[in-house]
Amino acid sequence: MPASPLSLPGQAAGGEPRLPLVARALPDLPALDRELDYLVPAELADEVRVGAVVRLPLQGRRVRGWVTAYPVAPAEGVALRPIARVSGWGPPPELVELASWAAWRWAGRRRSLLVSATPRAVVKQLPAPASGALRHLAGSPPPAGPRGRAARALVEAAWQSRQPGDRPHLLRLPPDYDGTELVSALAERGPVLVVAPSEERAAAGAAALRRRGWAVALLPGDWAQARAGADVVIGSRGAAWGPCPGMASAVVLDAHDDGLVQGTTPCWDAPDVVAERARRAGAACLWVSSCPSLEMLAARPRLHLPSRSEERQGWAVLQVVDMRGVDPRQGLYSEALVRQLRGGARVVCVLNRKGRAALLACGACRELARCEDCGGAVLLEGGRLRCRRCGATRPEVCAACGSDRLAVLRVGVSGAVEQVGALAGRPVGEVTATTRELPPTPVIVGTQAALYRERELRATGGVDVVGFLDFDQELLAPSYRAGEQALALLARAARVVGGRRRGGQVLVQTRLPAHPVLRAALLADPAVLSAAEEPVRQSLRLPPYSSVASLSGPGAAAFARELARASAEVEVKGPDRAGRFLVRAPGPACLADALAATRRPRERVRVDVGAVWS
DNA sequence: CGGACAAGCTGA
DNA sequence: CAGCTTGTCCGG
Repeated sequence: MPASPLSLPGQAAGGEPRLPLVARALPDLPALDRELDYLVPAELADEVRVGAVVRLPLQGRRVRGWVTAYPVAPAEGVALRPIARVSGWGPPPELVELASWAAWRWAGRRRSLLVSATPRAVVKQLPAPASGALRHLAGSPPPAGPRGRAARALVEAAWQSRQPGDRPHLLRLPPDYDGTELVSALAERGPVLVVAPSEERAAAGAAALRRRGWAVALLPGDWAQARAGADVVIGSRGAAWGPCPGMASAVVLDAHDDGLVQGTTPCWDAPDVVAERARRAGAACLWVSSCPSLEMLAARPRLHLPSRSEERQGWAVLQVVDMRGVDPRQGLYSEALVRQLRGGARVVCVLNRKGRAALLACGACRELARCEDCGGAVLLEGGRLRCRRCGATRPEVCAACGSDRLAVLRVGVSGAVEQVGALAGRPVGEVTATTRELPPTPVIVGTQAALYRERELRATGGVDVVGFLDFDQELLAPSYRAGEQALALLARAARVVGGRRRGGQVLVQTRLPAHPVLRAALLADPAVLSAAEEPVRQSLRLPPYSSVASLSGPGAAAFARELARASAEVEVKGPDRAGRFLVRAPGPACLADALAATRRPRERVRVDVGAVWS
């Protein structure tokens, strides 16, 4: 940090008369995306630094903010007020800069990015840096199993081939790879930043790495330790913005996982943030994925592959049940599935539809049950009909004829629990995203949320079989990423059952048994899917052959019009049924430039760069 | 975000 | 026309 104001450009040499010390700061206000200049009182001069969290006087009150530049030549013609106080430590300068880049890249404001890079509670003082110098006290690490050896070998290869200013390295490891061994191999080479796809995975990883003797800072809780220095800084998506002094490498685990994309604007994604961050820091960036997306491959990463047999061993045995040959009266339950349900295996059934019934028709007049307000399909939940689109609820009666005899055309998770219970003759538990405690039952029926409860599933006896009751719903989902997401679901299932090595089985019920997603999973080769998807994306000019953003909110139409007028390179479509507009540009930089250059209307616009839209 | 200030609505 | 609500502006 520059200690003297004498280096200021435009300041009189000789130091007389002394000019006031001025810092530029960004107030932490959602609607104010503007830096303001403040005087730095002499007693705060040593504490103020870029990234520091400060209290700023603003229109008679005090608000939180961040120092973004210091010292600066003061803006002219404004009466500057002094910074009230320095609250504590905040993001290091390189993350303040990265926030500016990300605000451009995802067409959002810096504030939310800086919030991600700031500790939850005020940090007044930093602890001493921690390192695993005492690692020998932990005893010798367990010998690496085959999963660990494969991970180590690829880390080795990536590390050997790294170059300054490198592209990311993509390690294609099978779903059951050993993350602890992989991160350990990196930590031996200097501080490593780890982004895990969920908090659960981050916490489990932190615990395992600590047992190996590494000094681990688990975010967001251990922010101060991370800022001070540690061997491993680990956390979920937000860790992409975690401090990691001296970072030698940065790794994103399960880089294909949807949980790595921020849901609120700016909708940044951890793999891209980490890649840019590592590039700027001269550190190695490693994306680890069992099923890399075409978008990841389009970044032209250095690819590191395990042997074919290694990769095969890490995927589960896949049983594809062709539902075209199944009597429709059997509904969602093939004989193969029923055999598993009645056997002694622990089974998790996945059905991505909530409620008791996801599609109903009137038993009397045959009319489809729809929402009276918006016309959307309604599902049966808690004894009432609820619209999935607008959320309106009404009693379980036909809107057309008033009959209360509604027939279930398509069952949801709660309905499937009843049916599976009857078929299995064993206790069945239900798991959705809102389920608190995992039922310890031998059979579980749930949405895909059930597959994210890895640790609890293992603690309650592990899982032998994952069965997808209606996989066509995944394969035919109305999104260009449906195929990749479906394969990611199979990878997650493979992880839960532990892969071939542990005898893990995944059963898929489908009417599309030859779909490339299923061929890829059968062969344990994600490239099979990439090869099938590529020509489709190319001919339809979908990502990665273009970059897209969606515009929504009251100002979307005005902004869309302005964009179309101002830029010849971007193409604007819409509105769709939900009133959103789609913006398409040849590449991410072109898209970001066009969005940044176009004046926003007065009304609110939500810009979702990288939005998945059919 | 939240205070300041202006414009619009209501009631005696 | 005071007294209140609602909307728009703007910040160092």
